[in-house]
Amino acid sequence: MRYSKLLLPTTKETPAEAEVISHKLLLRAGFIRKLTAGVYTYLPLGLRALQKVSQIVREEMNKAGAQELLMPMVQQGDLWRESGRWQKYGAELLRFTDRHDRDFCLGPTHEEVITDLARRELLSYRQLPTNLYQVQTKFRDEIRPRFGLMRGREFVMKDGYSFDVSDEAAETSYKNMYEAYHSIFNRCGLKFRAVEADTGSIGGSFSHEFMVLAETGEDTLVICEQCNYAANVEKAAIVSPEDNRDPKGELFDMVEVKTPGMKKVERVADFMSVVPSDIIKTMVYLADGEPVAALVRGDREVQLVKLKNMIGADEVEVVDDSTIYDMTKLPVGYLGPVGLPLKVAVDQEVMQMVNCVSGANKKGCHLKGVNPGRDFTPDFVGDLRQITTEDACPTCGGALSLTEGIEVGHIFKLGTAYSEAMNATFQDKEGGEKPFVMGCYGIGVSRVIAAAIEQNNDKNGIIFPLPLAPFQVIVLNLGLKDEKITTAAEQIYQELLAQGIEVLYDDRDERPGSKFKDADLLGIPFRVTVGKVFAKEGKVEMRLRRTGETSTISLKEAADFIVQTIGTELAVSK
RNA sequence: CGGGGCGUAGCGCAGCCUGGUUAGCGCGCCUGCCUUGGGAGCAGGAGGUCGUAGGUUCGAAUCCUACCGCCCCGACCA
Repeated sequence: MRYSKLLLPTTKETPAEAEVISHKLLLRAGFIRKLTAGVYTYLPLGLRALQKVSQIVREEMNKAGAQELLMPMVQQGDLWRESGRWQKYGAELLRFTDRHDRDFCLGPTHEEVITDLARRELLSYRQLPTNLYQVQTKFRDEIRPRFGLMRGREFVMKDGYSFDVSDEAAETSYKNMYEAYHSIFNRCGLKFRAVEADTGSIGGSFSHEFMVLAETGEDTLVICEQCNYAANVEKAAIVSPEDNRDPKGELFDMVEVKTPGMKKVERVADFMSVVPSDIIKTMVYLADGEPVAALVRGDREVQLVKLKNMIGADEVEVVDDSTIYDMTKLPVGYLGPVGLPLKVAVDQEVMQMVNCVSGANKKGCHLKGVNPGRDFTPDFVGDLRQITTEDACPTCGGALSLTEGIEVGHIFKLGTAYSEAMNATFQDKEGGEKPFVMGCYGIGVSRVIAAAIEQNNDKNGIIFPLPLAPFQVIVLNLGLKDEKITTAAEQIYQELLAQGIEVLYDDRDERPGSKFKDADLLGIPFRVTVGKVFAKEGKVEMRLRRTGETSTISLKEAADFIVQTIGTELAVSK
């Protein structure tokens, strides 16, 4: 491709709207332009990068035995009523009506459509297992789209679905995808981890997320430093602490203490001459619109996803103190479990606390000598708090570390949730009707690009891993008016093209500085410069974007080196 | 949706507080000259409903009200 003919609007300055590095660079390098919040146009280079990722995804999915199809983006509300998600999915589902006033939505995911297809077309156990996928634009009306391609409302996703005869067979399909996802992200040249994850609104029995490790990640992961345990903190199980209460220990009577103006755990602890871990922290959230209390030790944090799962809510939200007060008339800041007129979910650790301190549900007052079990009875008890690096690995007891990650893939074992709800069955060997055992498998194709950039950049711009680079080589012609230089540049451009290399030929009438800056910004792995060195010595300069390593070699050597290196590097990643 | 911020040329910003001529600057764009190894220089030029609608005023980018859009923090998620 000739740069002079390409719509590739790079900028020196960063648009004010961008916050994270991938968003800034995608805009500056002319990959994307925003249409409206969370909705982007892919310019030619952005599209090329997108196609690179899709291609790898397709190859690996096909290799794993999955078949590509393409489903509709527009789906009727009735289908979503069958699965129960028309009510459950919430405002993220963009709904609208057609001219007959019938309900429709834009597909945020395709369990309903694929299950409908399966019940029509997969009639016999002989057709199973079947694994179907598509690469398609999805729309989710995110509460807050942000960070460019990282969390758009419209985004490109690979979604795949497996159908099996039994739980065991479904697990085989799941493992197959688990392996395929490893191959995909390895081939993309990304540093990633598969972690145990919460199943969220898709539902199902267990799942793994594939996380690209990057500081700007929106998720936090716990990783065991000894075994291979890794999990999202939303999911990471905390080992139930040993009960080391002294059975003969004295239980004090509850006493009310005046603590005016002391709402924070630390203030109360100081005042009462105790430590935060002697205090029961009482937090109130709205679970499906109803206030619910969550209790953790004063030095712990509530993990909202765990709370949601524990109480079986569809949605748990954090609300401000005044909203809670308006709903409950309770003195926020002085809340405690004793006599609290709300459903109470309690972290397992709290149940072992002895003679502790909590709010008194009375403004300016706390209680001491509170004993769980004696003084209050919880509605739910379990693992409720956020894991920390002080906790032990749930599988081996080893030390844990925390790291940030970007979720680029998520696989779920769905079981029969959708097939039962939608009456999707097949005939088994014995002639009986059985529901499909399903799995679903997503990859944020457009997000992979953002994640790759978050992980691969420097102060000059993007550093694409070779498999994702929109062009593999950029040839700079620094002597447009010099016939010898131009002939040589054209020659190597044509030579590389002939060898099947993806080359961007910078034939613009720009000064050398601009061409160098743009080449770096775009992140193209190989740069070949034809300029004054060629005029003098008949040699070109070759530079690797990632290392900055530079060599001066002949035209022929440059072409051979590039062809060979690209060939072996891509072969290795496969 | 709650909290915060911003909307002035394609992009980045100043001007607004304290209302008063033709609304500025840098980048980019166009023309010419010049220059050619890390985003050059000179000269000339095009480009603006100051987010929208009301209001206050002799007079509004500037003050007031409402609305719209965008960005950041939170819940959500590929």
